[in-house]
Amino acid sequence: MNATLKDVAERAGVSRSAVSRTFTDGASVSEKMRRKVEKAASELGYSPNLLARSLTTRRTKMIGLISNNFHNPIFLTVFDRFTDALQQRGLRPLLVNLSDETDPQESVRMMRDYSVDGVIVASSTLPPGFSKAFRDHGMPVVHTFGQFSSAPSVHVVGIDNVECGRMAARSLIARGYTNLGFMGGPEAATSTQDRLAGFTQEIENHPHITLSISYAAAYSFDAGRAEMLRLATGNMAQAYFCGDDVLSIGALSALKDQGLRVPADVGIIGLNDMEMAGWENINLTTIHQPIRQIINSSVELIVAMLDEPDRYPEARIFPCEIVERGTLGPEIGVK
Amino acid sequence: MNATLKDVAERAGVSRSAVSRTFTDGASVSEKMRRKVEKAASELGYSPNLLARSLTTRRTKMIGLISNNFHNPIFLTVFDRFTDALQQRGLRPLLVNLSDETDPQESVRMMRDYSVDGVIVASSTLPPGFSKAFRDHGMPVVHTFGQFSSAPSVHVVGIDNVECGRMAARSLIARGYTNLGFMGGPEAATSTQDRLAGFTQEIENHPHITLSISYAAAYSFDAGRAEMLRLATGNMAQAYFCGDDVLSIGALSALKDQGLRVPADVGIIGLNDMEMAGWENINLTTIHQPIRQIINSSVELIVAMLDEPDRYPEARIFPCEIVERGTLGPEIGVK
DNA sequence: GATCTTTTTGCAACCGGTTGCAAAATGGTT
DNA sequence: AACCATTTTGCAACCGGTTGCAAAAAGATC
Repeated sequence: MNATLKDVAERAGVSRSAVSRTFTDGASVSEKMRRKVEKAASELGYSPNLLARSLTTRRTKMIGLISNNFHNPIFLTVFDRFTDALQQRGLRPLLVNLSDETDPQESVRMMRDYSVDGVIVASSTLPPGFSKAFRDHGMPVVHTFGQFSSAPSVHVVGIDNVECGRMAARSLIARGYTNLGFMGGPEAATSTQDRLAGFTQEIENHPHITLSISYAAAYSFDAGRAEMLRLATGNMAQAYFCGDDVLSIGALSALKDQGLRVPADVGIIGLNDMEMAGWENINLTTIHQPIRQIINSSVELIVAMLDEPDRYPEARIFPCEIVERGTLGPEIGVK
Repeated sequence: MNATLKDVAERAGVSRSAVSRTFTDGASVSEKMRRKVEKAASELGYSPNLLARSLTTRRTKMIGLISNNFHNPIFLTVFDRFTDALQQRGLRPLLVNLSDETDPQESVRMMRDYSVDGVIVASSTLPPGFSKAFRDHGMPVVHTFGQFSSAPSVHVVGIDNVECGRMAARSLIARGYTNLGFMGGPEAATSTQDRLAGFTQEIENHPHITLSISYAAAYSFDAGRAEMLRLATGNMAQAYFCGDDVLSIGALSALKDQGLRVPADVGIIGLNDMEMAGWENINLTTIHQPIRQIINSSVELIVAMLDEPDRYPEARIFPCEIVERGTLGPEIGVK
């Protein structure tokens, strides 16, 4: 149906190689030949079949984009940026929705079957071993939002979740809260574990501060709301560090339901600074994560690996900062 | 690097065809042969290269998923369902982010370059001509959330936006509002035009009802908020039909900012019934669109077209219904 | 114009698979 | 055991491209 190389060659009265060279950058073709071929090609509406080409070039220009966070609105932004950044570099994302799957084997096979040039794992919950599986099968891989480690087994781009935990604790303590709560995402998520670790670490420096710990079942509004409703039936902390903005927003909804005022009765600090956190009817104090930079950096990294597959793994960590809005009391003794 | 057909054939001591047949459903291979081949294959970790296969079978099992709504949270749900439904059928979505592009040519070329088996256009703003371009190039296409027409040029799955407009008008009128506002999405979007058409149509049956019309620049929170802030500087309507939930939520935020109470001072009705609309701090009265069914139906349709490319175009329209929450006054005279 | 160098072109093999066809193997009958 | 029908297998061509190599063409030099 579509015109092929051969059709163009016949029409232009030249060899197939000549046509191929016309459509390959950096190949040797005379101006005259190029014009002849391009004329025939445009008459036939020809453009080369990338998949056939990929057989010999070993480049499909497809990047596997693997995620399991299809319920957290921040990931719409993530997909937007990723697709956009990839497209600008002539790459196409092949999307994989992992849902609750945590075994990489099937995804690895899928990516191999399609000969993707590289894989981006966009998830803050999957362990490093997940992304490593791709590397073990010879695929370039970048784990975006992955667990920071000083000896990463694959490229990691994201934030230092442990430091964010500390930052949240410091901030709450500075505001005079003495009775703190941690409401994490799924307990098994690396981001939950790291944020808790930092949070706890900082609190241990302050013997008078108490800490209670709980987990939401997922990084979703419903899970955050459900967990906070449960907490509200018992003794509550004065302020909670929630694992993520969408959990925080769920928690806010639960608190409102229970007739508790924020920040007067309970303080909340989130993490991410998703667009919604700034909406007037939410106005969440949170830790800003520089999503855009993280994603650009991830794409640059995967692109670099296309030319240098054995590039030594690195961790690219971006600093976060607290965004003051309306869900925490003021700092005490400042100024 | 990866094992190929030839490697497996050599190891098993059989012909390449035999190996190929072992991995092709419905091909004729003896049990003995199959076992021999499968043993060699698993020893080598072989699985067939789908792209090479696609060259002869003309099936890549890739579906182009094209959208331009990367700022409306409902589309995260849309992507979730689409990827999931496609994966369950052994298909993979190749994602295209259109951003503000409205010319199909580049997307068409892209999809041809990758030889996708079919294309799903998921957008309520793109005109029918956009999706038709794919059909004109011989690709199966389904336009999800596309413009309903009684003589569709491509398969359309979605809702009847005109009827939704009427429904919104009827509902507002039944509640005794006489001074109505339409705050649409982008003026050029087919969904905006259709919703307005229905809204106007119904109002024209009621001479005492007045209507004012305005448009937000995009289907996004920010655009909805900005437009409502603008409206609040002039004479306001008693109740607004907003083009979409996310616009409505933006509008709610603007109203709150202006010290206006909802529904006491201004009524709002949205469209979509996204998850967020049910959150306690939003609690939006809206028109429910059966997203899940629409997407399942879209996927079924594209799958059917793989076997029957010239299937006669049809429009599959799903009914919507009003979900009563807290942003409109009660109906008047109803019991 | 002859000779040498450089550029352009085509041939043919290859990338990793599938498939029509005919030959070989198998199985069933008598 | 001979014959025939059926199933299984391998050969070779093909899918739509790329590319190393050598031949042909073009350009440079004298």
